[in-house]
This record gives sequence, C-alpha cells and structure tokens, in this order.
Amino acid sequence: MARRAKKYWLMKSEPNAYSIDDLERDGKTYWDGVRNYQARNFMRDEMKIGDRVIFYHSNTEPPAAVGIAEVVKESYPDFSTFDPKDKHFDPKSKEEKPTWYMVDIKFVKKFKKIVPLQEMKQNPKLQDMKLVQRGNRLSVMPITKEEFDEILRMSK
DNA sequence: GCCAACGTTGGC
DNA sequence: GCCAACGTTGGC
Repeated sequence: MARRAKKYWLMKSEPNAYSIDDLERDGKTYWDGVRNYQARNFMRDEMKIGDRVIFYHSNTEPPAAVGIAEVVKESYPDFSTFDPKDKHFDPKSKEEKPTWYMVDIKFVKKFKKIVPLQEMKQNPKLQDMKLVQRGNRLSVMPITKEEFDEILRMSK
C-alpha cells in the first residue's frame, strides 16, 4: 500500500505563550487552544504522523519562522475545552461530542537564523502562502513542500 | 498601543 | 438569513 505523501504545515504561536524554546525544553507538546474552525479542520482531518511543521512566532518583534516540529499524534479532543478553570474552556463543547481537536508535535530543530516575516514577504517563491497575505489570521495553515524547503533554505 | 481585518454572535 | 456589534488576532 502506498504511503500517503508527507504534508507540510505552518503553526503560529505567541512566544510569550509557548515558544520554540519551550518546545525544545519539553521535547513535545499538545497543541491546545485552537478555537478556529478552519484551523481545527486541518488538525482534525489532515495532519498525520510524520508531517512537518514550521514553527512561527507571532505577535513579537520580529514575527518570524523559528524552527521545525513534527506531528507525533493525530487529532484527539482538546481536553482544555472541558475544564471550566482552563482559559480555553468552551461550555458548548461536550465530551461526548467535542467541538475542538488538537494534535501532538515534537521538537525537531531550532533555526540558527530565524526567518522574519518581512523576508518571507519579499521572497517571490513564498507569495502564495496564506501567512504573507494581508489580514490573514489563520493559526494553522498548510504550506507546500517547496515553501517548506524555501524557508529552510532561508534559515541557513 | 493602535487599529485593520476577520470570525462569531445575536437581535430582528 | 441578514447584518451590526463585538471580540480577537497580529502586524506595525
């Protein structure tokens, strides 16, 4: 049976909430707190073990791609949604029928040189990425292998 | 800190 | 089902 081709993703995180350094320290983490349907659908339906992820720092100076992670567990209910004490609590999401899902990712590497958003915006090969398009707020987005490789190249 | 862009909510 | 109001994201 042919294996499914590996997919490539970009995931945003605010470094003061969870940074690439936190991921390096922890080794792996669960990607909780996504409360956007489009992002959820990508995680729930399309992210598979072995997929590669560009880890991106948002809302910081400068916003930049900072490293690589890999999917190690496929989607399961985001349990932070059931806990009234958790800041991600969502009373509409029930354990029998969860609204929100997450995946686990592990640390792969931290870029020696980060790739600032501004450089990506100036790279003609990256113009189709949702990340560089105006007003885009999606926190989990698919990218192509070519885009992934190009960002890697820029980090060297 | 500002504010544009966007998603969600809720009144009608 | 429309759309104004509101809350959030995230670059700048």
